[in-house]
Amino acid sequence: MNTLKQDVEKKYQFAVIATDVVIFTAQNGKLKVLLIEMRKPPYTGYWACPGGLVKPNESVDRAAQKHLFDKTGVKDVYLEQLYTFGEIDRDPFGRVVSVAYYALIPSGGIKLKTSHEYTDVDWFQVKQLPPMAYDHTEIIKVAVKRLKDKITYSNIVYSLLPKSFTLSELQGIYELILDKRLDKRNFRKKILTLNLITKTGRKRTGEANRPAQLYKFVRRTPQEVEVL
Amino acid sequence: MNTLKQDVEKKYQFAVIATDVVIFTAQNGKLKVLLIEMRKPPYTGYWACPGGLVKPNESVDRAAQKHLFDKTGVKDVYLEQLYTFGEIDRDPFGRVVSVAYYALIPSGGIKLKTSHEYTDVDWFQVKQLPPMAYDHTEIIKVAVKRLKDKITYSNIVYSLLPKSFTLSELQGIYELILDKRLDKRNFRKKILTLNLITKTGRKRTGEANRPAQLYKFVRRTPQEVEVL
DNA sequence: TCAAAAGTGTTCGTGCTACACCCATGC
DNA sequence: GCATGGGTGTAGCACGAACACTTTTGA
Repeated sequence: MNTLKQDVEKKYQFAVIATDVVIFTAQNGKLKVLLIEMRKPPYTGYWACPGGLVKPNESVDRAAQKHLFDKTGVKDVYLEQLYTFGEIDRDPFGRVVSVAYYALIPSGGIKLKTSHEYTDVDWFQVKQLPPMAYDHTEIIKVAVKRLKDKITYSNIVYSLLPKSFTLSELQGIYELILDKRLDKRNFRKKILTLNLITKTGRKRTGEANRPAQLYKFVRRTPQEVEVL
Repeated sequence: MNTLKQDVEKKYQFAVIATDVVIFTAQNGKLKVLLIEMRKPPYTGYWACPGGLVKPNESVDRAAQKHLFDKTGVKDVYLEQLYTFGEIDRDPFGRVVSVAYYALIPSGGIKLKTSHEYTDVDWFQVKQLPPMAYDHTEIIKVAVKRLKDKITYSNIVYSLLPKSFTLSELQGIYELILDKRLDKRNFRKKILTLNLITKTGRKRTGEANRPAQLYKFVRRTPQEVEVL
């Protein structure tokens, strides 16, 4: 009896599976993504989301985690499968189907690593992307839409924030992702009724204004809750 | 310079891409999925969602459409990518990553085709699945969850209904997918304010009760709307 | 004392929920 | 005439939206 592999080798050429990870962070009041600059033609000088081929002995999820970790050094952050891009001509090198993910990481404490495989790594505002390789502009667009939807019915913004934060910082995250202003009093009222966060008891001092209460998330694990 | 294909052949074994389609319909007040009975070991007698390998010259979307059409003869129905299942050991034949889709088709007028590749095709209640091959129980579970979510913020139920239908039939679809009873007056009030459907002017006669107004969807194309 | 952000309540309108009876038809 | 589903309105309540001033600190 033939194995599937033998069947396939006879009948078909193969298609390769890759993952690409859209890595989001919130920095200086902007929503940003991590991109790497490509070395090889035809995309020399173009930028792309971190990613690469999935090896035969690793799951697709695992491959995405690995690419995230390799570029940022972070793990245990929110990472969700986004969509699979399977057009025939999306990669000029061959038939590559990409399973896209997106991740949310807190800003700060991240040391970007470069390597011989690419020329540079940097953060870019979602609204000001450089020339992009492959269909990665599309992938980021889909990721932004998913992120907007998701933060309105889950607690996943915890993954963009440090352990403790002020209510204004939290509101700022919502505002920059949703790309609109929110009413301060209504926001605070709503978010506090959900019991997703609690006071740490400490305050943020040292700024030229009234010190703000610091809050923390009760659970730093994903859960579905109607937020806004 | 090496092509990606050559690189991969040297460095890796390949992984194969397949699609599986969860085909939903509403029949006799039940939510059902179309399954095929498998012929080959080790899954002889087990059932699976229609699907198969993606060929090198077809997009993943196209492959899903094709599997849907081959089993049901329908096209132009709602078909959405669901999730990609990429665990290493999900397929005993080899490394197969499956891009799962789900489709919504109206009941009635569908002739199920069998073939030499499998022994039988049939509809099963989502709540009473037979022994399933691969991870297809999981795939269906994910599909049901997505479907529940999606009908509350889109008009896609149009794809489960015939051209014209009564408000009670429409309500019935929501009830069986959401798996709960809805209030008749509130449902009608809400659905009519959305302007997704209009009266056809005709009525359903010939039944032992007052004839019901027939309605139709204004647009039979997917759109996001807050329904319930 | 001034600038800058923190913190705090009330009013209004909209929309969801709960609920019961008459109507038109086929048998 | 009876059984069966079709069709209709209202009242209470909860929640979201709009809106402005006082407080606390650092410079």
